[in-house]
Amino acid sequence: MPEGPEVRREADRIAAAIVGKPLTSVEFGLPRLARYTRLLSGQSVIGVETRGKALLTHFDNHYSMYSHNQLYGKWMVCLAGKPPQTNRSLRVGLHTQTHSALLFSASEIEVMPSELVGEHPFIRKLGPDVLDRSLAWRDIAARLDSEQFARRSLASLYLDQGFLAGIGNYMRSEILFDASCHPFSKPANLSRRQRGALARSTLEISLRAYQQAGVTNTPGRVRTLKRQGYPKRDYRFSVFDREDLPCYRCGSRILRVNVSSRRLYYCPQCQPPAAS
DNA sequence: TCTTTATGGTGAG
DNA sequence: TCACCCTAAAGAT
Repeated sequence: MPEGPEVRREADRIAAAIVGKPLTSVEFGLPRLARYTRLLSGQSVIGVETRGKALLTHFDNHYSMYSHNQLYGKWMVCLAGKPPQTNRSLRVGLHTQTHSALLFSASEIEVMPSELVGEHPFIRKLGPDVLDRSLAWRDIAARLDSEQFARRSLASLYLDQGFLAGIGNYMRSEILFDASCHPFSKPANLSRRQRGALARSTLEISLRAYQQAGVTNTPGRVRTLKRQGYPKRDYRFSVFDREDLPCYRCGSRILRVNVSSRRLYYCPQCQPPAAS
């Protein structure tokens, strides 16, 4: 169940385990991919990168594997010969002398020559990756201000991988809360200062999610709320999944709305609509 | 055991 | 905007 930051951490784990080591064997659990087994056996993985929520595994024969976990896929890393106990279906197994990287449950998997990765229909549509170190908040602010995006609602933009790659449904709510933006505001109706703040929140929340396993609120507040007797919840988030609970900032009840059948949470007090 | 939900994405209308 | 696809786990019965 990954957004960009979780996928990036998976990529890090895979890379640490198998990059630079010859593959002693390669397994594909999907019949349509079986033909790549021989092509990749004996090769080494030379890099693992992410583009938004897509993960790319690069082999030293100039082939690459695209995989997308959607909601279900999961990579697991294990010591050679010690596969994890799971009922999930194995889709890809990359085995080296010391470690294996195993992809379970995912169905979006493709192998292609490395130079064609950019042509992949999913990759091609992606905007800048929020975890790309060269992406500055001013770049995001400029994008918010651009003809292409300025007149769409933030709720729509922040799930559009063509606007920014790697943001998903929980980060949408968290970022908009952090920047005090109403989900149905449009960039064109925000002040320059507000667009700047939103751009900075976008980078800040993404980076925090990458570094701290999705923890985006302050632990101190959590204990306080529990002591006050609120129902047991997972308090990783500031607003996401917190319908009817009091806002950490102002105490107002967090609202939940559905936007094209995806949940979105916000504080009506802290995130007032922009004048339009 | 059945039903619902999910941090995702596509394509039809 | 909706129906639908992928699969697993949680919730309801």
